[in-house]
Amino acid sequence: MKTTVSECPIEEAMVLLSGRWPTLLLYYLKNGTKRFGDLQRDNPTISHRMLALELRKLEGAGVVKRTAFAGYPSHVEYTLTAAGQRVLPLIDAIGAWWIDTRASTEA
Amino acid sequence: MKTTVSECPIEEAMVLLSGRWPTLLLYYLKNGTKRFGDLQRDNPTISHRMLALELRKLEGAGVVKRTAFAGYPSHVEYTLTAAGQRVLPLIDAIGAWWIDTRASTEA
DNA sequence: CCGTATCCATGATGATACTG
DNA sequence: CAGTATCATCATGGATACGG
Repeated sequence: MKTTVSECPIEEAMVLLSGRWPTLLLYYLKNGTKRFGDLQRDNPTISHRMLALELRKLEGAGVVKRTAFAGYPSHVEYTLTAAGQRVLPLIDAIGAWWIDTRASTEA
Repeated sequence: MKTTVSECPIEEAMVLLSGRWPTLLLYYLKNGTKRFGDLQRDNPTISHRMLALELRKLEGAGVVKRTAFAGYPSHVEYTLTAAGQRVLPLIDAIGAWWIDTRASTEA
């Protein structure tokens, strides 16, 4: 029955960042503004549909900012918000932890 | 076609910790050893099957340690490894970030 | 008590096509 | 170019039952 509603900030944050794309997209946005098509080229394996969905999710969470420009063909830019920039080092820390863990666990 | 194989430590770590249960389980193990049945009671909404799968995943990643005791009925204990303990503060940081972000994004 | 296999319902995702 | 809707497919996860 889906249970849902976590109320736990950790769970909410992990759900937001879970999956293959969110962290990747944040990283591609790290160095500045990107257009929808740029992100599509940067992530050749994400589908057009999923890219749109993930971006909307991140936008809704206040992690990325979406700016649409009038005109035709249309032109939309995505950029990290302050919150988005603040989370990058935290994700890096997780990555560093894993490198360390993986090394000592030994494969 | 699933694409798969990340090679990126961040992606690997996020995949490991993604979803509803991994972080929750780590937290229930925070204060010491727990038996399978304990974790089941702590997480009434996780299915028997998923609990077993998630624990095996975490065990395989070297984040939790599994200890089986001989005898019948069987008796198994789970505890955090050093790596598991090291990741908790990082997850906390993500949680704190989200509390902050959620507050300023305003709902 | 713990673990796994099976079966089945549901959700997630890619492909495609259409609109502004 | 960016976004959305529709459809088909596949993976995920719950329920259940059985085995050690």
